[in-house]
Amino acid sequence: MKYKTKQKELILQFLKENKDKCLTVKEIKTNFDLKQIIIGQTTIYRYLSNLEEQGIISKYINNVDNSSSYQYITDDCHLHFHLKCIKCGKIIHLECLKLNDLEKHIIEKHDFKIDNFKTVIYGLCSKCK
Amino acid sequence: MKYKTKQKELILQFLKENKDKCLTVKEIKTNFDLKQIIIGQTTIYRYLSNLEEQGIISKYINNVDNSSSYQYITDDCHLHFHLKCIKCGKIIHLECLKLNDLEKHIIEKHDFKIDNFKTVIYGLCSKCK
DNA sequence: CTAGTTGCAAAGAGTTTGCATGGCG
DNA sequence: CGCCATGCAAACTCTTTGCAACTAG
Repeated sequence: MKYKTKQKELILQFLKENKDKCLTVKEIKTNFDLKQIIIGQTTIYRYLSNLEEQGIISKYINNVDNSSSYQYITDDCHLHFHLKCIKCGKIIHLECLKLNDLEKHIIEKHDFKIDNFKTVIYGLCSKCK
Repeated sequence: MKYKTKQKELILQFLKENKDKCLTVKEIKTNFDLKQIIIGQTTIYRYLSNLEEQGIISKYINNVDNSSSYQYITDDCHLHFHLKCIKCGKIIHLECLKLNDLEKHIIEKHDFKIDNFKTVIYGLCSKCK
């Protein structure tokens, strides 16, 4: 990834504009299709993998259909966990000291380093319960 | 699923014998192939979905290749979370009062009911750190 | 000009569906 | 004997790979 191209610029910009959402490759593709901007899905997959390796975005696995979602990482994301509702798919960014406690506890007592980006806590949100 | 068949019996038995493991469809299929017992993968998929709906087994998503694993649910599984190492794929069953605290806290303060079966905490295990 | 990047098409992998055959009750 | 379950093959979806054309530097 040595060259700067229009496609990469556009994809990154779109991810930044949707920091609060987890986007699938399909959603990203459709966004550009509608604007009549041609970006091959191959390019999207390749660039997203690259961004993930660089630690710029985070990849999530969707428990419903085994597809993947990607999300731009903001600094404050480092401090929180993600809750995802099994029913409606809503993602809740939870900032809570309890979770930092848990993280500390698990690394100290169980010798396991939690990855906040990969980890998604599944369950039912207030509406779907 | 009204009839009792040999295939169902064999699949369930195999899951029970491997309560401590998360099994993929491939692993289940291969197990029977080696024993020269013919069970179509379709049957395995269908029966596993059915068992999951009944709450007898739990389905996990593998972050590496987007495939699924299935595991027989034992009573004590209700009391713990699963940690999964991103590198080596090892699954650790963590029974810890801290987690029960967390569960209680999240439902009381954040109105979110955690699903212990679906939730997998990703990170690095002691060996891979 | 040179080498990295793109986009199409095709290949792969995991999963689901359609349908004729087979087996439970 | 009727209806459900099975297993094969084909369809489907998501993702990756091969390759010729394109383009940034």
